[in-house]
Amino acid sequence: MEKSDDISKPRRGEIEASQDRSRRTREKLVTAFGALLREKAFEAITMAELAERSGVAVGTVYRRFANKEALIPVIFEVYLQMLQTQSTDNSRHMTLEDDDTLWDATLKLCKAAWDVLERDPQLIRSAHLYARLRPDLVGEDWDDIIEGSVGQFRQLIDHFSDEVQRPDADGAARMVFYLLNTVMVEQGLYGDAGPGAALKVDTPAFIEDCATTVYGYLTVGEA
Amino acid sequence: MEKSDDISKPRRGEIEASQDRSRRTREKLVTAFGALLREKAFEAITMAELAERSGVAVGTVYRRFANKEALIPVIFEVYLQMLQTQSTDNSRHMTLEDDDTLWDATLKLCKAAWDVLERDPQLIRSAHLYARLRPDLVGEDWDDIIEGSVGQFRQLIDHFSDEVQRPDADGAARMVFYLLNTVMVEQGLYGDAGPGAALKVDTPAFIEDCATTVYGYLTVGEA
Amino acid sequence: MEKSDDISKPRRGEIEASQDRSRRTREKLVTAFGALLREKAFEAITMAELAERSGVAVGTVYRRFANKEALIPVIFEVYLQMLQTQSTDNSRHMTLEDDDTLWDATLKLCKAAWDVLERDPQLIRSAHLYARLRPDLVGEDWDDIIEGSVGQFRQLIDHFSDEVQRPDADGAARMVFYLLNTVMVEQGLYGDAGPGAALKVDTPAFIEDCATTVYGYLTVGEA
Amino acid sequence: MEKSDDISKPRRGEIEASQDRSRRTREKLVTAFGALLREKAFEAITMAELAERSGVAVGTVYRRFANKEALIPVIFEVYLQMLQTQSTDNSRHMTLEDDDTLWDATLKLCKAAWDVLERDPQLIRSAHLYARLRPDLVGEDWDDIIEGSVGQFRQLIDHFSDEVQRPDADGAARMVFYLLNTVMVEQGLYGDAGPGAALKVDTPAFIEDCATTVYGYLTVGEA
DNA sequence: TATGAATGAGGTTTCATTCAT
DNA sequence: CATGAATGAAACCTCATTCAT
Repeated sequence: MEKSDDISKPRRGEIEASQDRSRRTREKLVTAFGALLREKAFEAITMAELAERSGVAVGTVYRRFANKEALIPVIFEVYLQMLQTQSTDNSRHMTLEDDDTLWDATLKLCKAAWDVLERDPQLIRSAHLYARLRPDLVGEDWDDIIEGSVGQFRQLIDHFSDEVQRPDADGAARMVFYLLNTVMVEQGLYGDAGPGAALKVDTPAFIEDCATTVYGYLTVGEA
Repeated sequence: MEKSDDISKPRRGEIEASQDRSRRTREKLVTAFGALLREKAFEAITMAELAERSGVAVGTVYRRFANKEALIPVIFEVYLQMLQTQSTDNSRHMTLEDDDTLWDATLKLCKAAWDVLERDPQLIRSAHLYARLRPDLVGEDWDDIIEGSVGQFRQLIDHFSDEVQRPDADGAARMVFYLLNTVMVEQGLYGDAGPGAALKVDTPAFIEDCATTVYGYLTVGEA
Repeated sequence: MEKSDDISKPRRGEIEASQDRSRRTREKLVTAFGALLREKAFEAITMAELAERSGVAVGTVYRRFANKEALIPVIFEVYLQMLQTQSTDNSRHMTLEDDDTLWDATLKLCKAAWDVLERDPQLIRSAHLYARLRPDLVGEDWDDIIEGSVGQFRQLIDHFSDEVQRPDADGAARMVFYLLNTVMVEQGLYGDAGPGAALKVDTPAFIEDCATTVYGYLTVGEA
Repeated sequence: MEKSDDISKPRRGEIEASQDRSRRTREKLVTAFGALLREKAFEAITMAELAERSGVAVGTVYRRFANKEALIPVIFEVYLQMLQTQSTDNSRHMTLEDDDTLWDATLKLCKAAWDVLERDPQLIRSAHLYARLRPDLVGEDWDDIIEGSVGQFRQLIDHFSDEVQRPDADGAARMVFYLLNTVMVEQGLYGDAGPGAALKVDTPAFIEDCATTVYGYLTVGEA
């Protein structure tokens, strides 16, 4: 794969890094930024903080990123990196056994999604928030994230095409992605706050309910 | 309905309004605040702005609300008001006909929910955001909102109890509330931004997909 | 005694109280103000606080006292009241026995002074502070306080005139008053803070040192 | 003298000044602050005023001092500086002649102390006030001031040990420091205001009375 | 006359951004 | 180029004082 997510790829609002030294600076910045994103919300991260954490001067940050806004695309870059690392680690979880049913597979999927969520909630929160707040700044990483996941769901659906009732397989895969990325993320990030306050179940039951939802969506016939 | 949510009910962090004059001031403040909430995010509203919009001095705002935080509960007050106004207006939508099936009812429900969402997305956004960010400040309005909705879903489930496969009716009603308040709100507030970018369908199709999801969740049998 | 320190005597910046009702209001205000002065510094007392504590409205405070400054003279009024109450209570302490020496009397004096100080340090602090900060506002109460005390010391000096070496009895009495009101008040109010940090003695030893100072001042001959 | 109290030594609550430029800024700030302290009370000095007077922006003040509180230790820094400058200037005053008696020395001491007081009353007032109000913030400068002075008095006492009646030389030196720093400072700062109103003597007579007090304290025998 | 709501100047503090070194 | 000191607009909040009821 030639996906260009090498850490020094410049984004919108970024200043091109011509020299070797500046490439290293960018790496330092992105690494420190990623660490900070796991600790606190993007709004709460100050430029001075980022500079200090990166071991560079404030002015140097501005040499790479024209302003704070230019860091928003990097949120998604960091998010994508994390997903890729995790998906490598978790590939065993996701491997379907020969005798797995659609239900088994759906449940595995939901469990895996939950694991990811539990790992870096703050980061995911910022990514989800700024994907909504500044959709103009998401960059192509977000698309990559989506299409990667949708592809997975598509495989699942194709594999169990006889059980699945939805006529449009691609559309169904997209809806499943959407469902998990709203329903589960919501609970993973905010738990009992927000609409989650309505729920009176523990985590395993919630995950099963999510699986039921997805399974139901896929298998229910025309009403 | 005799619920005492008239506009002048004082909340946490508020200063009691004993006189008529100050009650009128509170109304001015809440009204202006509601208008601002429909225009911009809570964080972006400054105390000076609220004062000016209300036609009072800054100090007057602080006479009613101890600090900016004390305004957060008012977000939910405004939200609840809006929901009540809408539910009165929309009651015809929601009336079930005698020959309605579970599917028909579910679809009606989703359509009604969507209508609400389209009306005041910014307000709902702030409510959902601060219900997550500051769950300690939501007050009882948020509970009222939840329990009111859950009750509606419960009625639906009970009415079609022969079709519904979920053993725990109350739990199922809560999950349906949760589903709609994440899946639909997400799309209603952010549309193609965020996970919604995965979706490639128009609004009516999306609403139908939501209905399918809920319907599937309720009717699918043990896997 | 016809000293006019009846509680409703109007001072500079005050509004004359013509009616009975307003005289009662003044009493309420002065009482509440006295209580507050024992709790916190004058600067930290807000007009709203004084109003609430007095059980009247803010506007009513301004009907009696033109502004916050007009309350400063009342500090001394309260102080004087306190001294008079205490001196009545403590008269036994101060009674000289027939066989008392100058040293005995001096020590008794210092002990009594310390007792007063320990009772209402905050009030005394405000009185001393504002006597310095706003000497224009002290009124005649402060003079009364001084002359009353100086008189006491004068009696002492006259009684032991054979032991006392200072030629000017009145001047010496004034110096003794001054000594105690700086040396002891300092330690009574601030203890180890300020210059008191230099001292490494306990309270009884400090009181004795004060007595030694006064006694030394009175009895030392020409150098 | 090699004491490291050059103007750029950083104190509690301060941000370290690493560069030359920022050291110069700190000097500007401390100088302007010192000037302001001689003009008005610390409470009355606003951050904006300090910034303007220093010729820097408000933010710059906050870059050196985390908040207004962090300036309190600087009061004592300025005070100590002043004392050191003065003590250099006044060293001739203080030099004891061979044939000086204890009385002569005491009088010289009191005169020198008075000179200092007359120079910068406002500054000394702030120092004395905040040493009492915020003893937690005085820093070590205040201790230096005290121990330096106590040492001087100790020398005096030791030099005339045959005349001095106090058994504990160190304790006596501390009491003398305390006496002068209450009795004289009071008169120097507030003059006829406060307890000073009792005094009816001119300055030379007052100084002599102070000397008498100290001399009496040191030389009076057991009562 | 009493009330207490309303006023608004003024103070402290934060932080993205600029720019001299 | 990198540095980090300096900038200053803008936000929050307080409280003595005024004034409509």
